[in-house]
Amino acid sequence: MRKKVTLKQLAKELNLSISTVSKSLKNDSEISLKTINRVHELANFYNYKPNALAVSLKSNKTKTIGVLIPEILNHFFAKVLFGIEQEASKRGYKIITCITHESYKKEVEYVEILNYSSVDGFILGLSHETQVLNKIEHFMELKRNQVPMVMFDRVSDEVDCDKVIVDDKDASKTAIQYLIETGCKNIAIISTIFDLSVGKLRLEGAREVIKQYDDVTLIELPIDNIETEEEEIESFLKNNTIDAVLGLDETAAAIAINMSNKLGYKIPEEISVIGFTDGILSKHSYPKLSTISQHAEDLGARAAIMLLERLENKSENYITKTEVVKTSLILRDSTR
Amino acid sequence: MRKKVTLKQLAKELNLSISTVSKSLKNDSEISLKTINRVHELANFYNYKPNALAVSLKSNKTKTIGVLIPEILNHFFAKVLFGIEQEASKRGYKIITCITHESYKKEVEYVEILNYSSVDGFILGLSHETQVLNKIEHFMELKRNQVPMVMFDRVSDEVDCDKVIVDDKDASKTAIQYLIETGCKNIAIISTIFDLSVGKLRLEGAREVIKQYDDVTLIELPIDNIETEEEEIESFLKNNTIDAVLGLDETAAAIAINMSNKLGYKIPEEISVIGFTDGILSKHSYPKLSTISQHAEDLGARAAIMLLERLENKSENYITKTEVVKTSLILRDSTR
DNA sequence: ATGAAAGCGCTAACAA
DNA sequence: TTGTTAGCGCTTTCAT
Repeated sequence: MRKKVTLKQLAKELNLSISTVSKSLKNDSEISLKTINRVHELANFYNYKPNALAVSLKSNKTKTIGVLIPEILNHFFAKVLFGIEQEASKRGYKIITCITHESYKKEVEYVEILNYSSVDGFILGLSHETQVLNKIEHFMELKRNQVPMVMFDRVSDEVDCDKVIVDDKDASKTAIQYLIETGCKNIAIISTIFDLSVGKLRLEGAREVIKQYDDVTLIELPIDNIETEEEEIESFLKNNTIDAVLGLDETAAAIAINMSNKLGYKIPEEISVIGFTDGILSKHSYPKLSTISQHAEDLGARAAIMLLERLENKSENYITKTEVVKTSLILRDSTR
Repeated sequence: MRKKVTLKQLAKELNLSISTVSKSLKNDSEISLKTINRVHELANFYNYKPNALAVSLKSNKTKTIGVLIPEILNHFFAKVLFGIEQEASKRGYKIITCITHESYKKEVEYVEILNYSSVDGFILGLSHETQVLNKIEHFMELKRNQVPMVMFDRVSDEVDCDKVIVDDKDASKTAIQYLIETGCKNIAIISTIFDLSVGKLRLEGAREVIKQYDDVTLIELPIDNIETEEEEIESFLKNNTIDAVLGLDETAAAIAINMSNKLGYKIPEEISVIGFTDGILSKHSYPKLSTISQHAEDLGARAAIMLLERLENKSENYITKTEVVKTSLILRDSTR
């Protein structure tokens, strides 16, 4: 690799000391205007850029944040990542992206690697496995080292840190409420994530609403194996009389629509369907899926803002906060 | 942030010199076993990890690669990113992810920021805008600085660097051929990317095959405005007698299916549909979409391998190479 | 107005 | 076998 220009070289060529050059580039008032101009001129000529590594080493800041994402092929997380990236780059930060692929082990590894000075802080959603095992020692360690961190969506109550979450319980309440108001009485709730914090909350919300209605029933269909999801949903739809489906993730809802089509059930006349995550599947299903939007991009952006604010105003006794992103029910064609 | 343990502190506590400690940690043969053990013990006790920044500054290697992705909400790119990340992390590299959002300006910015020592090399797909404007000076600059880089999918012929591409022309030939063999005579080709290298190649391939058949026609529908894509495709389907659609991106194909459903055209009996990118939409459309898989994850992995090999065996006169990833036609339910 | 020097944390050639 | 020293590129304090 061709050597990059350094202060040293500029100094030599200008017959100045390194420190004078450094100050000149910052337009330090103690340097004469003439010198400042000379320095800038040569620096421009060589297209000088300070070595980021050296600056970081010196300042103990990297202007980089570590992002731990459970899964990139999931549209929700992709959108969050997008939101984070947008906001971070707007403020001059880079992001190092690590995909934990829902694995506890990878998560621990990444935290360790990044924590050694590659990164000023973390934004992360817990991996599925971490949440199920509830092993959070690696985050406690970050906490002890006072590394700024923001958890989003998949959070742990046991780690006291900044968080951005979605009002999941409210969201499913709204959805169920809507289904009931439009005349549905036998509602199925399908999920691959009943064991995640967010899944539990959504289920809770649904149950709470149903309890208020004597004539409405809730049937729960947990999917353990993604591989057979489609078959399970198909046979479920065939063997149960239901008039509504709430899918706790986008895929479950999309499959419900497709299988209804396959079985000849009319949507939304015979079965209403609502999903979570306003992703690409919702927009391109037929009929178009009514869905709970978690405003993933916004969520990501807010997580980034939260972290950056913290990074830029370091205080000793920081008090942790949790922001809640309001969801909205987007009505399209899969509901009455 | 709590101070991290440094060699200096270990040295002090052990009454050794910094260099002895450094060597001990590397199990250098010139250090006595006894000392080595003492050092390791204390290092473990403090959970010592070398400061990555300092190591990088010294070694001029960051073990980090910069990835420029045009668009993260596109499933193809998400999969490529996933492939890159997997492979990189397997080999102990981190990735800094930059989403150019199809913008030339952002692309230039990112290249500049990353090039100043944050990154050992680049993996990138050109942004839409860059490809249309054909402004590649920023990459020529990298090239001049001999920064290792691998372009994938959206590449520029004018930059001499490693590349991983897809056999786009062949892919659409295969698709068209299949449609013809299954009896289709009036084939529509729909695309939002006719102005991209890959789009052009796919179109070319289609035309070449069609030319061989007197009784088969090709109708081209370019979509300029994503916003109105659905309406355009719907009215196109209504106003043209066609019996097959090749969508050059996944969305176009998915929309074609949905609009056919809407208009009451039977798939695949009346209209066959083939898409590109074996993404989430293809698996969850109804009927399921037959599609060209570009093996995006594999593509990403190969790009990563290519870059890492180059990074780890630096040679003076490196000869650039281009790998082609073979596509495959995955037949599902939208074709006869 | 300019420069010398120390130091961020680490490595490695050289000395002892 | 262990230690001294210089240096990666930069910032900053303290001379001059």
